Amino acid sequence: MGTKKTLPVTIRDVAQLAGVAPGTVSKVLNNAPHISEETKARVEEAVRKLNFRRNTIARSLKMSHTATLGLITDDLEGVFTMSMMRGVEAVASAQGFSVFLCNSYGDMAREKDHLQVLLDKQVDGIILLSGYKVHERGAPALDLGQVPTVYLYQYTRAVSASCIIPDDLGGGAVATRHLLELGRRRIGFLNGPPHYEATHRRLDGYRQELTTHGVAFDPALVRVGKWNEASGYQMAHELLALSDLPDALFCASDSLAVGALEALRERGVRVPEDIAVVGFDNRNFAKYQRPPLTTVALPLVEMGTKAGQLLIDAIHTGSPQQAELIEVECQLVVRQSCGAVGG
Amino acid sequence: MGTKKTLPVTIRDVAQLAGVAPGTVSKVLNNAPHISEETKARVEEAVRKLNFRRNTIARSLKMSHTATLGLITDDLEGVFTMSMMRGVEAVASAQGFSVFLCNSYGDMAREKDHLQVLLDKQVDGIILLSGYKVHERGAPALDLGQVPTVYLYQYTRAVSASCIIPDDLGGGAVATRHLLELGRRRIGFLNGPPHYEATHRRLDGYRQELTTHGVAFDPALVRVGKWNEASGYQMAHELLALSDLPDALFCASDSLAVGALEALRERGVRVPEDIAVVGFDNRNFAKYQRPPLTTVALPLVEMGTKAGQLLIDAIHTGSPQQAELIEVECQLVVRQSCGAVGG
DNA sequence: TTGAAAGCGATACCAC
DNA sequence: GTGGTATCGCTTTCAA
Repeated sequence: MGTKKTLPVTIRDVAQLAGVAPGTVSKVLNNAPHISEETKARVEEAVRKLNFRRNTIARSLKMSHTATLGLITDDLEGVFTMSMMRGVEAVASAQGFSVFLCNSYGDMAREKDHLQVLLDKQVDGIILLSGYKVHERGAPALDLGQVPTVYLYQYTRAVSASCIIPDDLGGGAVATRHLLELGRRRIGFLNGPPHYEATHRRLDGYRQELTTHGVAFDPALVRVGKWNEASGYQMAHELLALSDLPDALFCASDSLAVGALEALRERGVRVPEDIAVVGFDNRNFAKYQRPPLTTVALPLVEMGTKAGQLLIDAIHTGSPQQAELIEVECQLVVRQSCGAVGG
Repeated sequence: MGTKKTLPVTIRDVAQLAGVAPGTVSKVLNNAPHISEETKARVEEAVRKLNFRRNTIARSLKMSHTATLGLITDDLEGVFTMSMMRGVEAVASAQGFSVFLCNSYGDMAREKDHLQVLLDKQVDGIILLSGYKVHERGAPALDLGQVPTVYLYQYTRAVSASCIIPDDLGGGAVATRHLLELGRRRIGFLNGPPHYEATHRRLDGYRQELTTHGVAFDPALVRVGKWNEASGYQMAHELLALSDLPDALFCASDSLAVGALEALRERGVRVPEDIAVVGFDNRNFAKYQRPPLTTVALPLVEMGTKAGQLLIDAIHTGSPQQAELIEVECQLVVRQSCGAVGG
């Protein structure tokens, strides 16, 4: 009637039951060559009978790797963070890795602490995920030595690590092209604040595509604000006050687009007949707008999986880190706010 | 000129430098009693000089605990998940624990796999986080043995574990009371779908508070729909079609409230003058509504910290798991949609 | 093809 | 108070 504390079953137990040496069991477990079919079978049966599970800790101690990744994020509040994490988690667990989640709140001291813990825990690799501001990131808050590292949603040149960012320029271009191909020529551009990398690159894509199509860039058509709806609302009204009205609005975020949509509604301009609207980010509310918003999708999950895969590859090859800058394509999501579908 | 692979410095190295035995070093590190000030100082200096860090893996092997928690979540997409995770991460790292992040997608097979990995990695405790549907959860997908477990945002009776849920009933009551105290008597209730626990408990809170204040419950005033804006829009219109109009609308989610607000605007009814509106959840868009939405805050972060703290406490005490059901208070967030502030 | 034994690095018990 | 040493569970080299 006493409490029965189940003692862990070890490789020795298995060896004993199978009548072989512990080392042999280990080899079988690792699918090592030069093992007779017979002993292999005996070992496997013993494993099954005893319900044996290898002690990962002991294994890690001996092998000095842990099948574990560290993920440090800037903000666990950001609307984009979650999807990237989801991508990372997915590849990681599909390939037998676990991932530690750490929140640095954008504070270097905290980042350092977390990094120290991760190093102590002997993670095999580290992902540094953070908001995509305009100033590129510097080195990690702690010297990571040989531990493979990848930067996600930001880039750095301070350190030799792979960096994963969205192809904002391409995204800006594809949206603009869509509008151009639909016959729009005076495309207003509602932009976000200048301290974001995305702001500049989306604008670049817009300008680039304009000149490709032989349309002159008109500075009067671009406005700079915040990322939110209120800002989109206000900037749209500004553009609507122009003597030479735009026939399309490219908004650098979906929130801006929602604000713009409201302003247009207020003014009684029809979307997309009078003015076509396209957003950016593909937030989940985009499809619920009236009309459903055509937008450019930020490939968040894919960026996460890419980061995870790159890291795991680096871990497996063990070769020194490459300093690759990877831009993941931003796909256009066509809905009804530009008149290309159902309109 | 060869690559200098930095060999890890061990406790033996420290011992040697300090001129003491390894065991002594270990004691100093653990602040054990019965150590002379002098050797303590010598050891500490050696530690500093060599920049020694204890090997956590070896330590875990010996001590059979890892200062690590596992967090398995249902959906890494849910709007509420993130905040709870933030809470968990915060307490955990503040108390020296790291947390493994696992996504089960609500799939028991995946949950089982993750649980197995977590057990293999010898986490000290596990948090099961998932959507708060009406059917209580069963046991974990795998027998967790003695590993402390807490259920977050759901409850179970299948297993002896602490469960953390929001006090939806209290939340329903506090919102209703607020309306009642503001003099409203015909309070419409826009509810979510019946397969959520929250749906029932918020309604219960509403009814309970009504009777407390001697106001008769009128079934004609309650509507059941989905959680989203469209549903709120439609249900509000239904209530507006009543001959005996409501003077307030209690919406079981902020999204419902947003839809309701739109319907009211369409009908030209003034908020809060004609009809007061209160939401539930305190989503971040609530404060940007016009008028800013009074709502009941879901204490997500707090629930996360509570879960983490409870788990860590259970780990430290080592006593058998309690089967406590903890309801975390939902606070009323007063803004302007009820006329209590600035109106 | 298999067995024996030496560690990985830290801890804790038992002597002194 | 402090030093020696067995041990946690697994892997791997070296002999046989």
